Amino acid sequence: MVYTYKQESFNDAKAPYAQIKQSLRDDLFAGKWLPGALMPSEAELVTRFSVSRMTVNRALRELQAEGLIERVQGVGTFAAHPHRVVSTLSIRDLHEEIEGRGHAHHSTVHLLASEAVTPALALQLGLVVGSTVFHSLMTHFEDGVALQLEDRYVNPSCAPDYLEQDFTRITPTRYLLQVLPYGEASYRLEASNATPQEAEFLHIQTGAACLVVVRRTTLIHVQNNVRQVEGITLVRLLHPGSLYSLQGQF
Amino acid sequence: MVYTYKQESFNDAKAPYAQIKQSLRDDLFAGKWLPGALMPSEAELVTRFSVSRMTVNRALRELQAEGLIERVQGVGTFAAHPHRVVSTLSIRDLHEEIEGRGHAHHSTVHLLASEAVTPALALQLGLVVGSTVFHSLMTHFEDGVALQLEDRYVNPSCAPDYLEQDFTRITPTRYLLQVLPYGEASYRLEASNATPQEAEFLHIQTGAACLVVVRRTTLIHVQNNVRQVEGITLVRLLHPGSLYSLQGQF
DNA sequence: CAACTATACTTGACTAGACAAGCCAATACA
DNA sequence: TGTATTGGCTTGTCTAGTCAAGTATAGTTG
Repeated sequence: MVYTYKQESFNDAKAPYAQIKQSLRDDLFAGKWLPGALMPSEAELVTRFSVSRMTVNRALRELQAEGLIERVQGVGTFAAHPHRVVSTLSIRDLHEEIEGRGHAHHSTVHLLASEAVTPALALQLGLVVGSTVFHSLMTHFEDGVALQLEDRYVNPSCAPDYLEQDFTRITPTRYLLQVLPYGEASYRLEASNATPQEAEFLHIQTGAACLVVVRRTTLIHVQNNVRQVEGITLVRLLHPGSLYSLQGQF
Repeated sequence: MVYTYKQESFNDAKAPYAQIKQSLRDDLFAGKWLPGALMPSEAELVTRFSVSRMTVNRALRELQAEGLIERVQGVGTFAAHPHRVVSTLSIRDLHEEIEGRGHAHHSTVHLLASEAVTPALALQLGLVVGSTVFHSLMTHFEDGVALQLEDRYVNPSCAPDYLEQDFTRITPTRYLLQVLPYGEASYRLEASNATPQEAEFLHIQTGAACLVVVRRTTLIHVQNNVRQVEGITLVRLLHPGSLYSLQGQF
């Protein structure tokens, strides 16, 4: 069969698989199938939309990836239970984010040195007790207003030149992304009251509520078909609650 | 060609498309292609793995969806710039979350009534100024410890029976999910100091740092092939910073 | 030299058919 | 009656080919 969907009504027609996705999504949002209800089989959709099974299959597979439907081999396709909602939260490099808003970014470095690791830190970064870590502490400003206090520990074996960098010109986040190819990260979001020292660095009042992001990044490298995990960096990002907020949607 | 991958070495062999994905992912993590570098074309991978183009295409399409590679029609496939990292943050129904931890959940309702909308609220929920909204205020406890203060406004036309519910038995989140099929939500995370009233409801000290999630949920219903958006609920969730944290990874 | 054109290579999408495997119910058999 | 077996449904995956469309480059023409 010749496929000429590009010409349908000038130029704005979507691909068949996308149309099928949209149609099913609309029906789901309209409540046509309540959570857990059996939806049409691939064969039914093939005849309804007059496409091949591969096209229907792609639409269903992507809806499954989006969490809108659940599929069971040998049984059928079901409307998903929307209980466990998963959203996407994008965390960008702060410099990029501020410049993207059209504002000026600058930072001051309070500390950049190597230290002896504490036992807890050694565990997080996969180091032996008694070795050293790199430690940096700096404040990031947006248009002259203190926005973030970045307290970071770095595994020296991952970035041996870390201490030689000028972090008023390139953020640690960006530098580490340049030096290391890919990593995995886990984060924790919490709120805490600013200590006197933190308040001084951020030019806020002691006890002011702060949004804290604690992030641990690990490097994955493949050796003999085995994926090795190594701790790269542990960072604590402190933001004044009155200025900073994370947004997203799902 | 007959495909017999299921029998390869007993029973643990993955499907070819998954093997290709894993192989490329390993190479990316190992730094074989730095961000922005040109990766092999589909045709090359077809000959390298001895599979059809559809199989290679599926592997690449899924890697693209995962944000590991970028593809440009007519040009090629490239290793992604890992700058804009997108993570998944799962926000579940609090009752489910607490029970899932094996703890007991209970809640007390402070307020459940209809009120006149403020102009700001009318804008958020798509109501006319002068109409009424449902307003509920309640505290959720985990093993007797106050964990969340839930301050919620609900569009009466979406859930007319909202005021008749017993929210000590079913959480508003769960009730709204049951009544309404699917919705979209946007959220904002921030930190703020507890006001005297909030502190009383959460049994914490005035001024203690709190993690705040403000979430707006909208209902989507399809009418004449047009997706209409209607505000359902606006909720402000306040958590003691010392007790509650959001976790995730990417 | 600049502008156009043909070509080769890339990804994007689809088809028609195939086999595998999971599940369930109806049927046949002991 | 209880237990296998079988057939028909479902989804999961792959193949070998097709056409469409975007991009870059080399070659041609004015």
